[in-house]
Amino acid sequence: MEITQNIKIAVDAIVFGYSKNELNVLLIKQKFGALKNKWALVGGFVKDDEKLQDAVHRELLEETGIKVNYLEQLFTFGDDLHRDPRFRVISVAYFALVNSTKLEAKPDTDAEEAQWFPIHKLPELAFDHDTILKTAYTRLQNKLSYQPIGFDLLNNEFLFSDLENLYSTILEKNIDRRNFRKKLLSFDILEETEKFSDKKNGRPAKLFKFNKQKYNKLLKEGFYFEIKFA
Amino acid sequence: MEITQNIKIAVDAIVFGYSKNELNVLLIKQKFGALKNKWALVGGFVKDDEKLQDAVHRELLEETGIKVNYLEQLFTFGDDLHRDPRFRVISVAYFALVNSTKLEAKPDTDAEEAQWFPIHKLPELAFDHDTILKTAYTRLQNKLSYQPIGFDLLNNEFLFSDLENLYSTILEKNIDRRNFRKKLLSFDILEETEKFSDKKNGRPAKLFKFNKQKYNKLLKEGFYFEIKFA
DNA sequence: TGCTTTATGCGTAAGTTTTACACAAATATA
DNA sequence: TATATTTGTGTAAAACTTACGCATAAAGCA
Repeated sequence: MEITQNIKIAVDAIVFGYSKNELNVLLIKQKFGALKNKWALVGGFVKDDEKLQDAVHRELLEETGIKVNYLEQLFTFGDDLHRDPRFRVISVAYFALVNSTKLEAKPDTDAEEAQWFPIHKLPELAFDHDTILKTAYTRLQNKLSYQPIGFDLLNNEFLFSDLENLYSTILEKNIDRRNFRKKLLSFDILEETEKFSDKKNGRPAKLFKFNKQKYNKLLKEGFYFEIKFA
Repeated sequence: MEITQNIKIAVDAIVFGYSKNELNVLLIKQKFGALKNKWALVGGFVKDDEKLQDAVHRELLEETGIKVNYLEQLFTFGDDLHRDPRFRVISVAYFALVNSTKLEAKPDTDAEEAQWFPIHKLPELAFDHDTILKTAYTRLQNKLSYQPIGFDLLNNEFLFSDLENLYSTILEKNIDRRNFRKKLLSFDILEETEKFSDKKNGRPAKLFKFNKQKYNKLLKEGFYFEIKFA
């Protein structure tokens, strides 16, 4: 049986970063083709002997110099039959989170055209990337409530108020500060450090750490992370 | 920029059916190639102008004559670089549920080699299909608790005991019959019919229906389906 | 120094949901 | 008519969630 198929496989990464109470998305400006100067997700074609995740890491490194904290497959988009005039492209989209400190860092490659955009102030996007992004944002919102991935968007050590703001920003909901803290502490996956915030105003706050090892251990014992809001 | 890529795109379907308190998976016997006579998931290569879901429906119809009740994209498997000796294959796996009545029906095409296997009595599988299947089973288990997809595995009208058995079989857990019924009824997405079971033993049981319209309406109002067990 | 402002840290009562458990009702069959 | 079998319903205790209020620790300023 002969197989003639003229489809190319690409990967795209939706990279989220969180900084100053805003959720941001990493985009790059297209340098070639009909869509020159439009913004797009980081991505590119997969090499014949390259695993899908490796392709994502490579593209991220090549185009933006960024190393992500968390990466998972999101969805495969393949129904836009004319995304590229040369051939059909099927794109395996990945969902990534980076630590907020990396937000400030300039990309270290030739891509000074990589830029962070607040999720609610996006430019017009190339291809079907707005659809992909919407899917990714929904996934982030859902995942936040049953997996402790918020920590991958924060510094290693963070304030409770940071975490709380992250949740209320991304979920677009108000949260009761006291119940939120109580709930998270009850999971017993956070660790107090000896350090304090150095903000000007108010009572200094303790810095906390996420204990991933402990979380993984608890998972095996049937523990179930879940945060819901009214 | 020239793109040379020698990868083919396939779709695979993991079709689940439920009958007589057993969860079954639909497999077909390979007729050609090195893996002749091994069992595999239903699937095949995507046509250049064919949407991914359409490819799945086509393959299912061609190879088994089955029309599914529920279909969703599961995951894209692309890291087995040598699944096919001719070229690399990336497979977009879909997750499907069929109504139990269809379990008895013979495939109406040339594929008398399609067969249902109980999930816990699977034959050796071709390619990486055992990995795919495991992923699918986990997805089914998870999804059962936050989306009312169990109904897609049952007849249009079903007994509460059927539903309860389905949950306890698939989740491999014991369920308190009374609390289960109470919980499900509290959602107000089931409808009593006037009909009763025709079993020989015991008190006749009412047949129920899932009211999908009502469920969809409730969803829009912020309703959240969830069934958990101790 | 002490008053005000700001944000953190903790406690508790009321409301809601989950869990555990037992008995009556409806049928078939001996 | 008694027995076996499965369905249908109720209720109290426990666990969890929600909605709040107040004391504490710093900084700024009069």
